Amino acid sequence: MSSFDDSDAFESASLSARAMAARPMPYLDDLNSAQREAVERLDGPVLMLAGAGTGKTKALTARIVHLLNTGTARPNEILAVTFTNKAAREMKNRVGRMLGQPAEGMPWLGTFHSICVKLLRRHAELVDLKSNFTILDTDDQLRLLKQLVQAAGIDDKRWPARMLSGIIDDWKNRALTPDKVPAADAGAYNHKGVELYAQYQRRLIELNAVDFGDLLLHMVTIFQAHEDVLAQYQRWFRYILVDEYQDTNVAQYLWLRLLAAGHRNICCVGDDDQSIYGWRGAEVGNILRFEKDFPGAHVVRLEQNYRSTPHILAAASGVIRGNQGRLGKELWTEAEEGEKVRLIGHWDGEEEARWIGEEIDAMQGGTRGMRAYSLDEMAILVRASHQMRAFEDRFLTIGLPYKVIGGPRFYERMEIRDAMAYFRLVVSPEDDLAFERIVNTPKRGLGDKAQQTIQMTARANGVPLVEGARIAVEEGTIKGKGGGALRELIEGLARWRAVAKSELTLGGRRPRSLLGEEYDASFRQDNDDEAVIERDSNELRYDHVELAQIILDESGYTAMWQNDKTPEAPGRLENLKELVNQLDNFENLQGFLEHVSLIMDNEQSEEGAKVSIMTLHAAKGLEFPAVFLPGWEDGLFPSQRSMDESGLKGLEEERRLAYVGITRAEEVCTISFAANRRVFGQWQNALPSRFIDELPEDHVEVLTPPGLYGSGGVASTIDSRVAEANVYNSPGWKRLQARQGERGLSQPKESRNTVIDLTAVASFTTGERVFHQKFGYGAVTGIEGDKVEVDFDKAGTKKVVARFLSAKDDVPF
DNA sequence: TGCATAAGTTTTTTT
DNA sequence: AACTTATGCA
Repeated sequence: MSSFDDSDAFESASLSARAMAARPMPYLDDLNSAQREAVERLDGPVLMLAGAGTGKTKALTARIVHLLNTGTARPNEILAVTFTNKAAREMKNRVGRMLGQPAEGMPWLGTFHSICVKLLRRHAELVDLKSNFTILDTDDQLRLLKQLVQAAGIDDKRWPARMLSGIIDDWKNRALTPDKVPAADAGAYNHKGVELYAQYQRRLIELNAVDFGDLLLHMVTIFQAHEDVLAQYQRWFRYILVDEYQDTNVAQYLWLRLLAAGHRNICCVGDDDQSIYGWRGAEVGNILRFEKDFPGAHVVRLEQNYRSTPHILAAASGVIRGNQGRLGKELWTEAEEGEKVRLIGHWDGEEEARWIGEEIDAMQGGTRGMRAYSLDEMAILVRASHQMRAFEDRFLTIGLPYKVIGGPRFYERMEIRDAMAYFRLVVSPEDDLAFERIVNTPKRGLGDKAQQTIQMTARANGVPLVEGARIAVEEGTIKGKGGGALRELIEGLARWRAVAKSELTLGGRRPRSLLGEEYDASFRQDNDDEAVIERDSNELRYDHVELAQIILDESGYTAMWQNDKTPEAPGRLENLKELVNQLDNFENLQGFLEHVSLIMDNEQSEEGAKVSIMTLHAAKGLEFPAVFLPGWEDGLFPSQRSMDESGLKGLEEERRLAYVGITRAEEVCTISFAANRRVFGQWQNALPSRFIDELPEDHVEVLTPPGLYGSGGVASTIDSRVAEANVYNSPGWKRLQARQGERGLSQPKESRNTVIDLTAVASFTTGERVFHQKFGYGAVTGIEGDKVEVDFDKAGTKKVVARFLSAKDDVPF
C-alpha cells in the first residue's frame, strides 16, 4: 500500500526537527500577532475564529508550512480538509509558493469528499462495496428513488421522489444509517421514509454505487465499527486542519472527531457569522461547541480586517449584531474611511437592473467622486439565482459584458451526462443507471415497453441490464427496428469495452494534471495487475481520447445533436468536444470518471473584463472592490421560505448571508431594493428588507434614483433613513409612483437623449430596425397614431409609444 | 413509439 | 414567464 507503511516517520521527524529548526521562517514575518499565534500554536486543539477578510487562508497555509518547515510533521501526515476543490487548490498553491517549491506529497489535502473517496476505496469491502464503486450523480439518484417509490405503490405526485431524496440526504448529513433514524422521523414521507431509505441503500450496494452523502456516512460507519482501521488513521494523521469549520455537518463533525481523537492536534478555522449552509445540514453548533468538544482548546480570534473600509465593516457589524448566540468578534481596520454604504430604492426590478447597469457603466469612468472601476472589479450578488435574469437581460440589451459565476455547471449539462453515461457503461457494464439513461438516447425505438422487457429479462436471470438486453435480443423478445438498434448498441458497448481494456493496459503514460491539480496516483494501483498483462503489439489500439470520440460517434450520439435544429445544438456539440479534450488530461476513462464525479466547480476562463453576477452563497470567500446587493426586500431577502421553514434560525442564517454579502466589498457597497417585482409571472409588491433597517445610519448614504427627486443623479441624503426605508408612506415614494405612472417605462438616460420628439412618429416606417430601452432591437410592423407596433427580436410583438423608440443607429449607448 | 399540445409547477442556496 | 411532465393523438 502507500505511504502508511513508512515506519520510520517518528524517528526521522524528531531528527529533522532539530535540523530544520535552524531554517529561516520568513513566512512568519508578515503575519499580525493573532495570525502568528494561530500559526505557531501547533499542538492541541486550536479554534481559529477568523472574521471576513482577516487573512485566514494566509494563516492556514502558513501553519502548514510551519509544520513542514520545523519538521514537526511530514507532508503526508497532515490532513487538511476544505469544502471546495477551489479552496483545496488554492491552499496547495499557496503552500507551494510559501515553501518555494511545489507542494507535492500532500496527499491528504483536499475536500471532505475527495479524501473520503480515497479512504473508502481502500476499505470498501467493510461496507460491502467493491473498491471500484461508482459515485452517482443526482439524476441517477433520483431515477433510482423514483423506481423504489413507484414499486412501493406510492403516488409519486403527492410524494415526489425529490422530497424523499432531500429527506435521505438530511439523514445522511446527520450520519444516520437506516437503523439509526430516530423514531421521531418515522412519519417522514408518508411513513415509508425509513423503509425506502433502507431499500435505497441496499440497492446502491447491489449497484456497487454510492451517492454523495454516502462518502462520509460509510467512512463514519467504518471508523465506528472497526477500531483497528480507525486507530491506524488516528496514528497517521498527526495534524489535522479544517477550513470553514462552521459549514461542517454532523457526519463531517463525527468523522473529524474520530480522527482527531488520537493526537488531538486539530486546528479548525471558521467564522460562525458566515455559516450559511444550514439548509444542507451544516451545524453552526459545531463551531459554537468547539471548546466543549475539545477541552483545553485554544481560541484565537482574527479580527483585523484587510479587505474593507470602516464604513463597510460598520454596516456589516450593525447587521450581524442582530443575531443571538454568536461567539462574538468585532472586525476593525486601519483602512481609510472611504465611501459610505450606498442605499437606493427602485420602482421595480427592471428599473433596478437598469440603474445598476448604468451605474456600472458610469463607474467605469469614475463617478460621484469615486475612482474608476474596471468591470472585473465589480460584482452583483443576488439572493436567489432567478434574480440574475433581470441583469442578464438588461446587460445583453446594453451590451455590458458580464459573467455568471457558479451557473449551470459543465458536468451537469444534459449532453455531458449522457456522454458520461456511455463512458461509465463502457468502464462498468453493470452500471444499470447509466444504461437506463442512454438506451434510448439517441432514439432507438426503445420505448417503455421494450425497456420493461429488458428489466424483466435482467431480473429473471439475475444479471445487469446490458446483459438482460443481450439475452432479450438473443431470444427474440425484442424484435424489429428497436431490436436491431439494441443489438447494435450492445455490440458497440462490447467492442468499446474491449478497446478500453487494451487501452488500460498500455500503462506507461504519466498522469497529467488538470487545472494544476495532480491526478491522484494512489488509486491507479487498482489497475496495476492488469497493467502487467502483455499485449500483442500488432493489436489495434486507441488511446482513451480517441476511444471517447469513437464511442460518441458510433453510438450515434454526436449525430443526434448534429441533426438537431434547435439553437442549443451547436453549443452542445462544442461542450462534447470540450469534454473529449478534457479527457486528454487523464490517464484513462476510469480516472476521468472519478475526477468528474467530485468536481463541481466550473472554471470558466473567458477573455476580457466582465462584471460578475453570482449568488451570495457563491460569493463566499471572494472579494470585489465594488459590490452591488440588489433585491433587499422582505420575502426575497430574507427569503420567505427560509423563514417559514426554519423560523428564527432561518432568519439568522439570512442575516449571516447579508453579512457575507456586505463584507465581500472592499471599497464600495451598494444595496438596493425594488417596490415591485414579478414573481411567477405575477406582479407583487414588497417592503424593503428588514436588514435595511439594521444598517447603522451613520454609515449609510441614501442615493436618489435619478428622476425621483430631480435628475442628474446627485446624491442627496434624506434626513431619516428609516423614512426612506419605509418608502410607502413617504412623500417621496408617492411622488415616485405618480411620476412613474405618467412616465410609463421611460428612464432617465433616455429622457436626456430622446428630447421628446413628436416628429418621431412620422419618422418610423414599416420594416425599419429600431431600438427600445426595455425590449431591445426589433423591426417596425405597423404604426397607429403615436403607437408603433414592433416585432422585437427577443420580446416578441409589442405596441409601444413612439417616443421610446430610437432608430437603430441612434442607440443611446 | 413519438410527437404535439395541455397542464401543472416552480424559484434559495450545492459539496 | 419558463420550464417540466402528463396526455392524447397520429
